Amino acid sequence: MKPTDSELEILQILWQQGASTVRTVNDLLNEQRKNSQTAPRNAARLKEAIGYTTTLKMMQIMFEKGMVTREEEGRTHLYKAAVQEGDTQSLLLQEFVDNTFRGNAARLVMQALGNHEASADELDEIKALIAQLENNPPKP
Amino acid sequence: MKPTDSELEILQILWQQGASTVRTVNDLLNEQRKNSQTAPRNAARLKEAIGYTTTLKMMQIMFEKGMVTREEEGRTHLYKAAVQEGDTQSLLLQEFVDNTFRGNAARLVMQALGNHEASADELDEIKALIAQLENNPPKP
DNA sequence: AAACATCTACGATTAATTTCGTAGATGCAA
DNA sequence: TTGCATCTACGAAATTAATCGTAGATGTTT
Repeated sequence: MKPTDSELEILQILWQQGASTVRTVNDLLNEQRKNSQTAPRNAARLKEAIGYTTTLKMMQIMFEKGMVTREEEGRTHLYKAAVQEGDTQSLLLQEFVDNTFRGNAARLVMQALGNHEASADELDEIKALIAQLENNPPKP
Repeated sequence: MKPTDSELEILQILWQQGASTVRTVNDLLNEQRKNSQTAPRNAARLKEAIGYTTTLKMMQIMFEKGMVTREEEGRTHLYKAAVQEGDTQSLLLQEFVDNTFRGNAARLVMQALGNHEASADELDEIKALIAQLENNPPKP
């Protein structure tokens, strides 16, 4: 299922950290907000720390949706992502290409390469993928 | 400014059609919804046509935000996009890469190339861009 | 001119998402 | 054992986005 923006923020942490308590997630979330220039959503709210029960509630909702699993660990719960990062990225990417680039993935790629730094190694990887696609075009 | 999903849908129409009345935009919006498989947002709502005053209201809001301009054309208004398609795409792409790919544009490119069809011509274009980036890396 | 269609303006409703306060349970420290 | 810290659960407020209904103005048709 498609995560909301807040849910995605939490999933990112779970993907990076592996199983985590609400406390850990909440701490990291606030850590991020302090540092990041590009506000997640609302620049005005950058200063405000997010409340513990807010994160708790979010994670409970995600649990109900089956987006995360959890297991009792003493008095607390240990949460894990129940969806894979790559799958979620594909899902969101599909939508994003459709909505923002009218389905034109090639234009998105051009724009992404143009706007963002990419190391020589990354460019090599991309070239390799293209070469492979040219030899072995995706089947219908 | 960052458009919402609905605003983006309207902007897409204005970018494609040029100056348009609310009526035109509303008609095209509903045309799209009937045809498109991939629901914009809510699959359940695909059948329901969007009301005229809904589109009107959206476009009035966009006008207040300065996202579109308009001029009287007889009894009605002719609306134009006040933001460029490429600029909006960059803006949204930046956010999307950050939120969904943790800023890793190369991975987004790989995923996009892997999941979506790209013609031989498009692949050539992309290769050309990469070659250019390699010779002429973006300045700091 | 009467009936009807179509526009804009705008308040209000609905819906989705995010945030938080409070209560009750449990652990820990003085 | 009393008091403080920390958890979960859960209802509900706050925020943001999207939708619509109604009113009033102005054309159009018959």
